[in-house]
Amino acid sequence: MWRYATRMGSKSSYHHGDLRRTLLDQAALLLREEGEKGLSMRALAARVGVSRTAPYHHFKDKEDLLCAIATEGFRRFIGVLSLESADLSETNVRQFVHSYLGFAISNAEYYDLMFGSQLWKSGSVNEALRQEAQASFRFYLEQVRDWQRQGKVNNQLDPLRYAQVSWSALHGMCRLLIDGIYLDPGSMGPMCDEAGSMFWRELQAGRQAGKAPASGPGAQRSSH
Amino acid sequence: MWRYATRMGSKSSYHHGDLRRTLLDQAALLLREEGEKGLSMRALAARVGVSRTAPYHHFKDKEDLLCAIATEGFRRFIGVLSLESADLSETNVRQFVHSYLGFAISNAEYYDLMFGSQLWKSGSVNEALRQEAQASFRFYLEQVRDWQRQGKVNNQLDPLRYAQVSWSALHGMCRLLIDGIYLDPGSMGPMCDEAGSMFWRELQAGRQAGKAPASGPGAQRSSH
DNA sequence: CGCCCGATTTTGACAATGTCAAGATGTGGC
DNA sequence: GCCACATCTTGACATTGTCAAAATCGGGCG
Repeated sequence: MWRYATRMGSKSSYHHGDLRRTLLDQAALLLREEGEKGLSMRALAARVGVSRTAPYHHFKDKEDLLCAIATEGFRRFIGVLSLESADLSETNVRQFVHSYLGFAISNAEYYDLMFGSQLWKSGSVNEALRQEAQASFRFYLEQVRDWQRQGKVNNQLDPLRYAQVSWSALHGMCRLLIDGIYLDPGSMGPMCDEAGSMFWRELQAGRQAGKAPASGPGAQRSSH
Repeated sequence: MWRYATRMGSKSSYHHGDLRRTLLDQAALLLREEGEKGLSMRALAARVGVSRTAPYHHFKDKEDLLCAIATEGFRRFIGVLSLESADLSETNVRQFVHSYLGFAISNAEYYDLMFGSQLWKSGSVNEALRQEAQASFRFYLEQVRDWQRQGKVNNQLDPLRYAQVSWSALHGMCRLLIDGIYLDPGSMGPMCDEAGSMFWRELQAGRQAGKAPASGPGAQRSSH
């Protein structure tokens, strides 16, 4: 556990001293500027002013780098999620939807990694990333459960199902917006309101039609 | 407009005779078997038993091929969408949700292309693909408008907003399920029901809280 | 019946990329 | 002052997308 040049700024040519941090930041910048295709290990190394294989001493491979960026994204994201702790109201729920989409849109390069198929589908998610991700969903779910315990939402509602479906709606809007499918930026505001109202109504009404709340496995390793 | 070997099966080594069709099918198979990373132009050509650049005489480049596959996916998809023309009921809405997710899950290799960022975000969508995609959303939107005209859903509801939000929820569930984020296959059934009920409630209740239905630009080129 | 044009396929080639192996170069602790 | 080791570099290789030029085949036209 030894640091070489803890002071940044003084480039000693060899031994960058702060390479890992710099790589993470510049990679995110590259992603934002040039998109996913613009981020290659070699381009990143060149941008940072280091040889092509230098990054491999800080990240096992490219996916490891991406996981690290995604993990940082989740840290920031959780900050946004935990904003709305005030009491529950329709305006509040709407506001939350706005916040979620706001983060996703203005940090699209992070959001794409955090919830993109690139990392998740190929099963190459870090353990750190997986935990950070689970934490954010669990946080959301716990909030719903708290509301229910406090009698603020209908008792009939299955918190897990509601959390899953509402999160899906949020995620779906982000994806369609970011990818430019069906939705255009102009309809973002009204959509957030519509979604917020729908969520609100669901929270108040709960499920009425038949079928006792199922108890099967819920979200991965976060049921119960 | 001349066909060489219209009869399939007789390989004349040169002049495959049905290459475009074969490429589309085998590419989809490759995707399903090995995932996105497994589909390379060269691997595909090898699998079909043809030289590496042969496919380029049928598709401008790789993205063109992917667009073609996605377009076929939309054709099949629209068939699924148009199933539920019966009268509107909660069971029916739930059934629709099941159908949507059912298609997406069991045709994930198509769904990923149809609604994946790979094609849409890089702005490399075919004109054919774009139209097919718009058609499917417009179809969905028109159905909601019909319901409203027939007095089956609340008059206060803004069909466009509802269509956008509910479609987002459907899409979000598919993405989270397919990518294995938060949702596991076991919770698919209950989630569909929860979502269906939420949609149903929204259709019946409409928006009640303030704000006259906005009239801004809706989905790309499908407002009005 | 045979030739020719053009559709189709192939071989050769090149640049970009991810990543490994071996060597070079510093740094702090002894 | 020296050594172990983290850090960085150069060299190399396989894979991939794709272009250019050459080879090959088939049907319509003479």
